[in-house]
Amino acid sequence: MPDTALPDPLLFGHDATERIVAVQTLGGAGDRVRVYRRLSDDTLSWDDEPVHPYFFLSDLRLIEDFPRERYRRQALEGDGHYRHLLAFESRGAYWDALRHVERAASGEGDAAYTAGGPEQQYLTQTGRTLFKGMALDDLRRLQLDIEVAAEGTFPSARNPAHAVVIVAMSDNRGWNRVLDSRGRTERELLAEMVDVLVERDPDVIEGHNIYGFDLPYLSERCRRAGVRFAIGRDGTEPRSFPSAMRFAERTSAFDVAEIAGRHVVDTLLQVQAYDVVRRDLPNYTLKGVARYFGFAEADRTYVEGRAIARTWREDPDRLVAYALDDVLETGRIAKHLSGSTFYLTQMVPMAYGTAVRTGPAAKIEALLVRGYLHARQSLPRPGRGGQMSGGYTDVFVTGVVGPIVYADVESLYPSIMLHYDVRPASDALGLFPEILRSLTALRLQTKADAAAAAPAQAAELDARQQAFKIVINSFYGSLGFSQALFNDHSEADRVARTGQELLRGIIETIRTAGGRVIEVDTDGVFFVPPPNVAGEDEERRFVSGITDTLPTGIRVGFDGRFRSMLSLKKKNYALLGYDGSLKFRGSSLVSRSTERFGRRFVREVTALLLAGDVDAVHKLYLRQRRAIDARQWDEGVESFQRAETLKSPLEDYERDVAAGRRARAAAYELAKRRAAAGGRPVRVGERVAYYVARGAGARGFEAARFAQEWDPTHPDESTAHYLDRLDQTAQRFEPVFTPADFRLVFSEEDLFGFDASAVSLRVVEENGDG
DNA sequence: AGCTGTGGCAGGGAGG
DNA sequence: CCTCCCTGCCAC
Repeated sequence: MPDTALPDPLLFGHDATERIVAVQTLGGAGDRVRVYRRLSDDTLSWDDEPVHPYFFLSDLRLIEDFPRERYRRQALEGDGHYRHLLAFESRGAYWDALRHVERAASGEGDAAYTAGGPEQQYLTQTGRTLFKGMALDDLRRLQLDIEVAAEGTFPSARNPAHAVVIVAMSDNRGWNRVLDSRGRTERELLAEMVDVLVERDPDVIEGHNIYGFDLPYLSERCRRAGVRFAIGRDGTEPRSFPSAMRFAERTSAFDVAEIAGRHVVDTLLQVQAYDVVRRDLPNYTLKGVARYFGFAEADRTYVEGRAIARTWREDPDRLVAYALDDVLETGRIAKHLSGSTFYLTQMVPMAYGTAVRTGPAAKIEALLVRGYLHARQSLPRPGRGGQMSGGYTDVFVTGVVGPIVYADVESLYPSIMLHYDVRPASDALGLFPEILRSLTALRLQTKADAAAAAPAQAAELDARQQAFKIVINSFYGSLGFSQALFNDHSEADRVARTGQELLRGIIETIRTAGGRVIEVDTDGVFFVPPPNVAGEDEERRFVSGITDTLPTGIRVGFDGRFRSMLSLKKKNYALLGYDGSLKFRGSSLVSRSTERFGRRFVREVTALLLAGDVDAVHKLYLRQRRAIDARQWDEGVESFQRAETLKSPLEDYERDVAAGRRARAAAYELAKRRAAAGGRPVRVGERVAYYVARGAGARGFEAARFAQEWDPTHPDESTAHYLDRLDQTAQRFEPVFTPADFRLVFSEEDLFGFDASAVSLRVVEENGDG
């Protein structure tokens, strides 16, 4: 009988002393893998271990004639290896296998089938996760960066004139090395690079945009120079395939490179993932990110991209120093951002490099698939349909109000899933709630451990705790994800609707007690506490009293108190803390698509409104108008450029425009222009910075110019356009004034002198539309 | 060999 | 002018 008694799905199959750093495919046939372990003296050992393929029991309605019993018998009577149908984690291989079984069931062809990568089978069937009992720096992490002397154009693998001139490497043990092409051929340089890489034998290779540039470029140059780019642990060359990663609303496409026996980590992906939450990185370049985190040395060497070729001719040592600084910074960024992903690989059957470049839904699925294969249980196919409901959002009061308390339900969706017995209908083994429960318990334990630990240990424990949190919070999303094997849209709906009901209940409780609810969003409530609740202690007591009115397992936490709040619209507000600090939320206050001068204007107006200084708002508005008129920009073109991310390929854009499905847009038109002029093509996921110039066409996209083209000695930006933009930006504060007052504050008409005392801030009770 | 979800605001082109 | 519709960005 199949083994259905499941041990802890998070931990089964593990050996606490395991220090596996890599699992590598042997040959192409693939029923053996080589398992590398790093020993305590920092050397490597390896063993070759067999992969036992798994048999699939299909209960899919689609395959009604599938002779399940026959296959089951054969499996049990076999030599202990299931030879008839192999199932793998990859969805593509899974569909292939299903089609294959269907054909076999109808008498066409052989039931034997192989697909997928042995590493994945191996990790899944044994339940192993990598790096058990290890810390990030137990691995040998090498950083790689190359410099190419490209004259006037962007380096391209297709251009034979663009040779590699420098290969810089460093590692986390303090070693570093810069190879360059002085006095020898590129071929010799590349050959030495391969030798050094193989000799250093890193477990992990890190680089910034290493998927997008360094690896494919080196690969192509090696091919041209006749050097085998054999940097795999088994002497193979990297293999590559197209992939994509979603960062909130953005999707980045790139070519993955896999190196046998090693993990590739692209810090560009880590940086983008980080920015989904923080959203305040200036840009995603190595230099920008390093400065943002404070990893850039004060005396670091900088060389502009366009000056690299010239620097290489005139002062090569300077370029060498620059390249070395690049890899040192890459190492610091990688270490800083890798923690939680690294610890994820101790709970998810996934290689480190894979975990870095996949989203949380893939990780949850890996946990479930491991449990199902372990139990010899078939996997479901994704359910069809869509999710209908989401969080409840409303605004009840606009204007400046205070004092404010923020209360939110702790882990709303995970709590609902745990306490309302939510699970996908297809989860016959009940692993979904079991894994969620284990992860939650482990996270709470880890959090408690972190709080009690010494600082050095606490950082590591906190990274672990973050890793748990990321996965836990993604369970809900994966329920509603149309491509997830274990999805269930009606259960996702039930979670969202339950959340809405709980939130409405909390609003009612606060109102009944005499509180005034300002704004709510999904799991949190901003409110003015009842008159009899004064001071932090009483506020905390009031909030914990709310928990008592809620079902068991749903807890409301006290998550902040503020002197006042500027409430504008749903999901758009600002908070003034008791320490004078300001927080801004919402696209009308913080959007990066607003020009920098406008963003600053919004922030300053907000601060003044929270301070009640209407006179200063008016003066600020007048000052800003004059500055635009006089083209006085603090930071040159960066003050008024707009940056927009390209989300679709130019061909798709052009096709949709031709079909009338979308309108022309400045960012795409500029990208097209550059491509036509032979410049570096703009890839999906990249940002295009532009400004609006004077004259030149009525429509915005006709008047747009690349920000780099702006010349401070001959400024040609349209001041009329930017004055309009200022007024549009001011429009965001319209809810705070009567229409007449708004016109007084945000206009130049002070014929009779502006009298701030005649203007008052307006507080409006909205009906709430929910 | 691939991608968590819904709700909401701002901006711009296109057409009345 | 206005409305409609699409895209990008943001909150949670």
